[in-house]
Amino acid sequence: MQRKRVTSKDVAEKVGVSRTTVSLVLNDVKGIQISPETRQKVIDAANELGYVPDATAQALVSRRTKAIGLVLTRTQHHIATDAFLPKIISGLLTTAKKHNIRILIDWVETDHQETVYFELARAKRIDGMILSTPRLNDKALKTLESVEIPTVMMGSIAGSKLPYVDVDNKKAAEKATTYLIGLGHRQIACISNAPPEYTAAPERVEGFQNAMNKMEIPVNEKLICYADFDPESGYKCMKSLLQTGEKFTAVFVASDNVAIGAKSALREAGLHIPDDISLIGFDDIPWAKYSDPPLTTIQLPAESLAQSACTLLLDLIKDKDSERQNQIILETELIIRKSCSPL
Amino acid sequence: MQRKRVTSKDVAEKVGVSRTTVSLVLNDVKGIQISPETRQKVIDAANELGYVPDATAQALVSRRTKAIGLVLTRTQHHIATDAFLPKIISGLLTTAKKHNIRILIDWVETDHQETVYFELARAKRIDGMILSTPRLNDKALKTLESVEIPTVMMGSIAGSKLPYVDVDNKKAAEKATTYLIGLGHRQIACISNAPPEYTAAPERVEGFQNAMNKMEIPVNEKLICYADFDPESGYKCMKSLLQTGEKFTAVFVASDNVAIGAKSALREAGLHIPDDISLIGFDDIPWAKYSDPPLTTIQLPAESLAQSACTLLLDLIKDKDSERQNQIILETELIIRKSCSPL
DNA sequence: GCGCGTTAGTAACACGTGTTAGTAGGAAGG
DNA sequence: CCTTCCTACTAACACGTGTTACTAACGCGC
Repeated sequence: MQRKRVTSKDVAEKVGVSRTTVSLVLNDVKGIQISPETRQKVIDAANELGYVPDATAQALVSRRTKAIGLVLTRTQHHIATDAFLPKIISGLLTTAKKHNIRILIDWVETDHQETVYFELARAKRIDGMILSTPRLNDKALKTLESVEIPTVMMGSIAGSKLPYVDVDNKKAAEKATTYLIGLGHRQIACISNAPPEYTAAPERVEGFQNAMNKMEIPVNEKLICYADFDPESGYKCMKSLLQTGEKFTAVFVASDNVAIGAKSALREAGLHIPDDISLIGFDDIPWAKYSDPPLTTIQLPAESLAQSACTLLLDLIKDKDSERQNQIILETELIIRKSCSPL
Repeated sequence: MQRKRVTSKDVAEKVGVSRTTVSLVLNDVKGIQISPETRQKVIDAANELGYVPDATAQALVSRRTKAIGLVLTRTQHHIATDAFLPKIISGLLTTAKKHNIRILIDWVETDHQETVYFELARAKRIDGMILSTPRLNDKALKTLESVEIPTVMMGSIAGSKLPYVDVDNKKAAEKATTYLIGLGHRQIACISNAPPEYTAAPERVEGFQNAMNKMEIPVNEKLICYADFDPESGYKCMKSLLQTGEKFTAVFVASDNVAIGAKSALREAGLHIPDDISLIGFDDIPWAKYSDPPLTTIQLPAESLAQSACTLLLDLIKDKDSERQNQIILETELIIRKSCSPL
């Protein structure tokens, strides 16, 4: 059953022309003269034999692999519990498919960062890469900037010259907090989405603080807590906030995934949402809409982000040095549901 | 800045030996005679120049791409809302990394199935593929079986000879249902995880029915409803169950993701869990533990499944025709939390 | 000196494609 | 008849690696 591979040579022999002709016809090269009859014969023979060009051979000669890398920079556990990843993959896949590009997914362990970036780039496995939620102290970023592979970050990093796609986290966080303030809340806690060295985390906290400052409400530092992506960390954060004894009537949680855990802690403490405490999230993961009560949150256009990142990267690959918009900022929206009530 | 690619030829020239020697040394080929001094000089030069072998060239000659494909067979929307995908990816990545294998992720649109499988296989982009949640009526499966690419399915399909990794869905569903029955419930509804043509869906419903039959409880067909992977479909299913007017005191939902929506519908109807109605899930996604009340569910070892699938596939690639365990069934566990109470 | 085995390497091919430079044959124009 | 131009191709190289078959040099025993 194990048929031999069909190569362009086989097609050529079947038709009785040279391999070059086959290549020219099948790639529809312009400005070249091949008679219509030969053309058709080649196409028929290719279909008949089930010829599919060898991707690796094409890559070797064209220096394009037609694949891009999605590089995750977090721990295995964080990847497994990331409620956001499916949307990113979905967005990436749709755009990539349109351009007939494949997606290679890789994962950078914290300790081998430089090595992995470097190898991926040098080994020419991919034409470019998308870096998901990079870290601020990522030493390897410098290596990356000096390396010749086109790269787009999902999430911005101050001080890096790499192109990126992001939302205005600061503004979005401000919007959420202002909404809480508008409902009459003054004592507001803040749980970040991640440790401050990750992208987006400090911006969201800063946005929270900005909103407070603008309304001249003092920020209680004790009511700011840094979570670590997953529900469990949200649970712990909320627990510790409650244990401080500080009073607060609303919480801005900078990640729905973290909010899942935070809610659980509130429930254990016997507090009801939104009667005892108002809760606002960030991201709008699928769960948010079906939460009890449905979670008011900032909607992050995850799939659009992924699509933009992909498009930008493909652009970058096509002509590397052209002048273009290298920073793309997408809009967020406040989705008002039922987890916040007036004070 | 754009340095030229470093090839093995460059290394060879720097040391003053042939390219063959470089290849032999760096691949540590046994049974060949190279003096220790030359060996060291080659290694030093390679490091100094930052030589990384070209993956595509290696693939071309070795006929191994060192990449495997994860092929998703669902719609874009279902991929985006799949709470299970991150765990699969995480599991796959850990195992693949150990073997220095990359993961290519692709997505098969319903209408182009045969084409895509075929092209992936023939184009030699990957050495093998993992098929996630395949469909029973997948015509392309036959094409796949006849094609020369090693394939492992996540989820079994009756009538297919392909190797697979799965849990005993029937048994697990039976376990869950029996638990409800043990609590005294007799009128039990069942919401499937997916339409019956998908893997696992019919097995889980059958397991539910088996449990009922064993205890000689009549199964009310009106209380069986087929969801479609996401929370929204769960919401709709529960709505329609409530509208039938049939009485039920417990629900077995064959997917936590679907249960998210189902819970929401119960809430809207003013029913409390577990006082008014008991709810049991399936999968144990991260959310389940933090749900209100924490969801009793069947724990599916997603990461282990992915790891087993990956290991099996790599095995299959290594020696294709050897005799081996081609069906792997992992154990599930009933995680008792607080969403079920005695009648 | 000669045959022989060992050491330390190298030349050359294969993998399957894209692409450039070139060519045989015929028609057209003077 | 000679030159030029066009059509319809093809020969040959390049991409960067792994691998097999071969060789030059050298020491050693007789």
